Amino acid sequence: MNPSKAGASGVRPPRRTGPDIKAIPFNSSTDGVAVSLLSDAERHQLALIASIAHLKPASVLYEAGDPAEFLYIIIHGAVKTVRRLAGRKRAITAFLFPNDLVGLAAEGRYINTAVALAPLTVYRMPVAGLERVLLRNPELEYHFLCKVCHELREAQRHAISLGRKSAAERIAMLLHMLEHRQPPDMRDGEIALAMSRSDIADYAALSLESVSRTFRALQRGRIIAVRDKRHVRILDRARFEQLASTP
Amino acid sequence: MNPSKAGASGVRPPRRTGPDIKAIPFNSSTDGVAVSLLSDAERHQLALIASIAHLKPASVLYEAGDPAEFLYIIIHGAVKTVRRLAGRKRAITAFLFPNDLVGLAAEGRYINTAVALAPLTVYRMPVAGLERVLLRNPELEYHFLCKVCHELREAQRHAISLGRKSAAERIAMLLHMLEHRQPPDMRDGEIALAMSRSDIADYAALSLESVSRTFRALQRGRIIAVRDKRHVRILDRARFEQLASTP
DNA sequence: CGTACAGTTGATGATCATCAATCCCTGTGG
DNA sequence: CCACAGGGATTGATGATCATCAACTGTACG
Repeated sequence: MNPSKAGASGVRPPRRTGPDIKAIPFNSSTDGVAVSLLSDAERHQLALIASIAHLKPASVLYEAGDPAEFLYIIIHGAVKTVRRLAGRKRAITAFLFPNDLVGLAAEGRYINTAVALAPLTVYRMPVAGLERVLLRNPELEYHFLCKVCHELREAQRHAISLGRKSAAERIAMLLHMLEHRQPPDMRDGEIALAMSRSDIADYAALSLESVSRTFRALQRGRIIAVRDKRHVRILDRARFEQLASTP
Repeated sequence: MNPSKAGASGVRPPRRTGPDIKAIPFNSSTDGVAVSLLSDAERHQLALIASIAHLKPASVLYEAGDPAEFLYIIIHGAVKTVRRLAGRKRAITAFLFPNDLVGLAAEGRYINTAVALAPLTVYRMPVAGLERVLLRNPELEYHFLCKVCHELREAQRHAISLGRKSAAERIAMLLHMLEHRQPPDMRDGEIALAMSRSDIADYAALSLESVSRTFRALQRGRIIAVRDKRHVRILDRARFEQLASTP
């Protein structure tokens, strides 16, 4: 029970945002939009043990090494999961968005630190209760399984990106992911960046300076336009997609 | 029951190799040894739909893009999962060992190609039947969930390795993983490499040449001894662990 | 109006990829 | 038995990419 600064206010289910996917085992759509949305019945089950918490940007959901007492589902906002490396280096293993699962543990402890990137609303579920609920609701558990599979694929994509792609390609892939995962408050086709350049560097395994230079290079190539440090627009869709293409 | 080419020789459970872990939600041990081993009852449930297949080294379990009809659990042997990248480059997303799950799909299709590295024995489960079984056996499903969580953490570790570690550290981390995951037929503390240098290169996101040079450098530093291309021994445990340390 | 922090830009160097030549091992056929 | 072919692996030389160090700019905030 890590109260932190965010008050866990009552139990109120989030609004329904889309249809379920059930038929295809361990499946998920590529962009994660329609993944792991819960049925009303499933939400009701979770509501029995979950509370809703609101957190301010930069607040910490949990710290690496803490006993893993809660699992979170993002309702609104964005989260980064950070790991400290040797010599004050940091790695961001994932950016997470609405409907994503946060707080997977190993040996009862969190393996990284989760930090809110924006005003955040989450379901907060004690793991002990969650295990009981899952074991009584195989379909709900199946949704969790699908969700974790999706995060696994995302992590593999990330690994390929870091290992085999150039700086420009990594940045393009990140922008591509953000474009597809962030809720459409990007009017006019603009991509809103919830994170700092430094966070981008830690995610893409680049130096801060390289991120900066890469953004500039993409601008000079007329591939993107950077209106403001937090707002990017795609100018040359074809070349952008080619850079961001996963294969 | 899908006989297929590999003789589905009746339903015969693999020998028990360790105790289950149940109490800790979404948990797994670090080295994966005691992860996702099934109880007799659970194995019995899986046996209703699974067949056992034997495959020769270098044979293909499935190809990327194929409809995902089966999920596999490795009983004996090792598997690599390969993805083709642009320009005849390849990436190996994972090496998988006994008790690992192979064949997670996206949108009903496999996203990479799975190839046997050694004589291989697998459980082979049609996904349609598997979904039914899982929905009726929440505890079994929970084991699958834990297993996928473990693979997720492994993928994240891999991503950090590729993004932030030197060639020597990547190789050391791979050797470290092999040492902990491969069954103890490495007598005398030797690590048996089931894969070629080329596979190591594709896993570590290095060139073939860099892998070679890195092995040599580790030898010259008296950190490892390479008896044969497939057998390595740790000479300086302290420095080895330091290189391989995850942080 | 300065202090602080995030970001940009430039110069230099380390790491690793690439190209190319050679070696080693295994199997094959004379 | 030997020679040879072919793939895997090694070694060396050169170059590209990106990290690092350092200086500087902008912007928010006291």
